[in-house]
Amino acid sequence: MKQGADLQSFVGYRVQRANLLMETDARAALADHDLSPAKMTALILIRDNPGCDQTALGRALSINRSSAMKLVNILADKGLVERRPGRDLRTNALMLLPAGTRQLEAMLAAVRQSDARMTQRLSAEELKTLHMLLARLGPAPMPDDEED
Amino acid sequence: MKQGADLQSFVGYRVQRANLLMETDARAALADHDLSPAKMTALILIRDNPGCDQTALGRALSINRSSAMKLVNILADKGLVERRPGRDLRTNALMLLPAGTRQLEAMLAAVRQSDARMTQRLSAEELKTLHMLLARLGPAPMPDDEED
DNA sequence: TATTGTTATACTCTATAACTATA
DNA sequence: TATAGTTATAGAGTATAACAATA
Repeated sequence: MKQGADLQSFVGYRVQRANLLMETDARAALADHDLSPAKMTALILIRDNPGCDQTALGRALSINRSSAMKLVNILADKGLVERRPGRDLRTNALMLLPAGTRQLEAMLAAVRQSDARMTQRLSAEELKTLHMLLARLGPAPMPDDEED
Repeated sequence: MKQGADLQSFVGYRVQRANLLMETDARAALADHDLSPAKMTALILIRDNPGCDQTALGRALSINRSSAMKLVNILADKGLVERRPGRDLRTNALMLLPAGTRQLEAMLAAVRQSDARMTQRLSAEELKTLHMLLARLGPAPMPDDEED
């Protein structure tokens, strides 16, 4: 199947193919744990931001609060995460439970192995360059861009 | 929201974020055309491989033949693509119709603009490096790896 | 036996819109 | 008025399992 110059000329296309490659392998590495790479990311974010609320978690994952809620439901149903009373009566404070810590550690080991295998043809120097170039993607900041 | 070293250490995570960034912008650029980036890719593949069958198209897109069929249904319903008799009585030969050619050209213009904007902070040299590094992702080839 | 297209069905992920209870 | 969580519903995208026709 020919993939003409048109397709290959898009950086977005190449990034998409690279993502599919990486995610497929990570997903296979996590198969035993019955959680997707995105759900592992959620566990990491909750661990590193204990007491965060669902909306903030969703923002970090680029999903809305309704989707974030479904995600937290799944993690809570599995006994990995807990909803505690938050900073006011509207918000939950999300906490990683001991079972979540244990499972996350096993998942991290598996995904680190996957990530290492998929990047083994790149030197440490090249990986640094790749990170730098990926971080530079996105529209140029406007002169009067403001943070929220 | 803190994103600890664990998360940033995964190349897969960085590639996923980059892909989300690029795809979201491309999708917005295509909003007028009512087709996703993946469907535009399908149109390009059919244009550049006239007479290909659905299974081959699916392989190129990394989806199975049932999913490829749904995709072709959508493109055919819109009058962009045609199923002609194929090389034997089992297979279709997919062809881009004139309306498909016209729409694809408009979509390419829009996505080229999006891609250029999202990569404007990288020099031509850096883009070449990025392509090279992305292409190097994946497991190391086994000594006795064979093509199919 | 293997392959292509097809159909029916189901699952994952995400979104929107509306509601509630707070703030 | 605005925000957090929630609920119901819907859509996109993909997969599996089976079947018919053909190779």
